[in-house]
Amino acid sequence: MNYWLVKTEPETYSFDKLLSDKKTIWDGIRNYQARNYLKDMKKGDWVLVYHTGSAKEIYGIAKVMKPAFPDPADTEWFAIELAPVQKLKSAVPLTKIKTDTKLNSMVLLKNSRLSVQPVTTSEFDRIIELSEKH
DNA sequence: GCCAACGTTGGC
DNA sequence: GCCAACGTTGGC
Repeated sequence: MNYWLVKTEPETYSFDKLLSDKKTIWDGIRNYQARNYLKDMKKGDWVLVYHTGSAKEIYGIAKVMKPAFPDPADTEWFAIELAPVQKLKSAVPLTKIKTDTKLNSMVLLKNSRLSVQPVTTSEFDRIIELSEKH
């Protein structure tokens, strides 16, 4: 089981929208590095959902329902199907991630433009730990 | 709204 | 194959 992080602009597609939709096709990825990570996703992998823009926080957890398949809009690229697992009890803001010694080597900070990225088990566990505090 | 940090495109 | 110009992302 692997862990990932995907970014979304909440004004465009938020985690709350995913909760109400029950599942969604995560498509439109047009970056080769991101595409390669998409193709590595397996059914059942967990995916942190990060809100960009004014939010800048990890907001919820989703899981991979269908591994990579050709993006219907452009079959050169790939898409996956995601379903919500749960909204984090409290979102973990970027500012917290930057200052947390267990999180400050996350790809999120090192490669801020990458929209699909791997997360280590210890990073994932730490995010969950922080989200349970108030 | 600005711009740094990328990624892509296309002329050479 | 190099790299200047351009486009995009996303934090500030």
